[in-house]
Order: sequence, then C-alpha cells, then structure tokens
Amino acid sequence: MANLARTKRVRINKTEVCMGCGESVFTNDYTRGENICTSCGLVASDRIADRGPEWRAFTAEERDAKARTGAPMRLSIADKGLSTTIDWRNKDASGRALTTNTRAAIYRMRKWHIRSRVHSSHHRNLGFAMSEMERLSSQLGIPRDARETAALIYRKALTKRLVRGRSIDSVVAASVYLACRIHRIPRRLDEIVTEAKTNRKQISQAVRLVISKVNIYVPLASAKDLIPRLSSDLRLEGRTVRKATEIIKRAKDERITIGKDPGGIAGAALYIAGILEADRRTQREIAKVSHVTEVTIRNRYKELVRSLGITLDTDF
DNA sequence: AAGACGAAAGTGGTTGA
DNA sequence: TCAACAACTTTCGTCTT
Repeated sequence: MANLARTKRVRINKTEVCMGCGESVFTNDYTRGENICTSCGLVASDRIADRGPEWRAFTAEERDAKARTGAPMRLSIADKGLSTTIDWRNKDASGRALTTNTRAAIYRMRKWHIRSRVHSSHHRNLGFAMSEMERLSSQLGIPRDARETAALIYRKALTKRLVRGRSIDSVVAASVYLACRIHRIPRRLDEIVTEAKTNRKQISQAVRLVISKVNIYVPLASAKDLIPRLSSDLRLEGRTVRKATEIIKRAKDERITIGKDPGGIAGAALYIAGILEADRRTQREIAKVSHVTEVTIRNRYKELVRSLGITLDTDF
C-alpha cells in the first residue's frame, strides 16, 4: 500500500504520445540529445529520471543488505574508476605520524603500487587513449553512453592487438566514430577528422580494421537519422519533416537508397517534402546543410520522384 | 536576378581479378 | 597491385520563375 506512488522509468521515443499535442510524432534529435515533437515542437528530455533506488526494502535489515555505494564503474576511465591509491602523507588514518618502520613499509608499498598500476604497456596505452578519447568526444559533444561504447570498442581493439603499429589517436578516433554509428548519432567522418590528432587516411584505415576484426555490429549510416539534424538546421515545419521521413521509408522499401550518400537522400527527401508541404527550401540551402552538392540533391530528388511516382503539383 | 536543370569531365574510394 | 566501376563533385551554359 505504501509503495503505490513509486516512480516509473519512462522512455520517450517515436512511438510515444506527445504531452503537448497528443499526437504520436516524436523524433529523436540525437545531435542535441533531445526528443522533439514534429507536430507541436515540444522538446522532451530523453528520460524522466527515477531518482529512487530500483529495489524495495521492507525492513531495516533488508535496506542495509541491499544498499550499494560508490561511483558507477566506467569504461572510459583507464582503470574503470575502481583503483585504490595510497596517500603520500606519512600519517595514519587518525592523523598521527607513522613510526620509522611503518613509514619504510608504506614507502615500499606505495612504490610497488604505483609501479603495478602503470606496469603493463596495456595500462599505459589505455591511460593515453582514454584521455584523448575524453578530449575528442567532449570536443564533438558526444553523449556519455556513446563515449562508453567508444571506450569498449577501444578496449576490444587493444586486446586484439590492433593498436600495434598504429597510432593510438587513430584508433581512438575510429572508436568514437563507430560508437556514433552504433548509437545513430549523425557524425560524419570529416567532423571527427577536424578534431582528431591524425589524418583522415589513418582514421579510415583504423575504422575498416576495427569493423573487420572486432566483433561489433555497426549499422550503416542512414538518411533517416540525419533528418532531425538537417530539418532543425533548415527550420522546417513538423509536417514537412514527417513527410520527408515517410519518403525515406518508401525509398528504403523500394531499395533505391543502397550505396547512395545518406546526406543526398535525406536532402532530396526534405526538398520534395518542402515542395509538397509548401515549406520550401532551395536546393542550395539544403545542399549546404547536407554536405553534398546541389547536383547530387537534384539527381536524388529526380530519382525519388520517378521511382516513387510522386507528383509535385501543389496547386489543387 | 535567383533558382533550377543537365551535360561533361574530374576525383576518391571500393571491388574483384 | 592494378584496372574497372559507381557515386559524387566541379564547372558551366541554358532555361524557368
């Protein structure tokens, strides 16, 4: 009876109903880490946090037994955030100075403790890699969970000895890029390249290597995932965005998207949707935000119109 | 004058021998 | 390792709004 009001964890995604207008039209804007209703523009946070513990306890003993403490384990810290350190001060827990004998013992312990921590090249490597990864993903605004995925990919690559003979930076950049793909965060390789410490060639080599040798499923970049980012850059209206999404879905079913630049497909879909919904943008504007040329937008849009049988007559 | 169109030639990456 | 290839880009003259 007492626990009836327990908060439920709620996850909002495309299938959820908008609290603002009641329509079920959410799209995820992973670039900005938000969910935006395509009908009324309501922005909802990804999750409504449940601040309470996930367990229930009915007696004091039970509570004590179930309580846990400490920071969560994180893969993006070289030692997963679980290391112990030995203080440099020669004082005991209550602040008293140590005796000469104990001090010598502590000194030896400290020495070996530090040595063992950076003992293997593996750990040393991770130390460098994780700080670079933190820098890179902060620079690119990558959300926490994608960073953890990137860290996991890097660890796998390292244990498979893929970093040998390659720069740490290139494998780090590749891991971050792949993590974005897995989390469907639209980041082009070029965006990673501009912030990374190595060149494009090395990074793309590392990307291919990791895909082939590390056992991870990396989905292909899809036009659908680009829609939220592009449409908000173009300030398109909700109905246009929905129309574009529909066009992409149909194009995918018709299998005409294979091997094509997703930017071109997404751009063309938005162009068509703009005409149909009287919310038009020029090919130049769209080409600019989609990072393809006007010619590509044109080719894709001609192709889409032809194979989907879309008529662009707006006056009726 | 801006936007759209399409032809032609050039570029970088993938694939298969 | 090389050539063939598809997709995409650059450039440019022309047509449309």
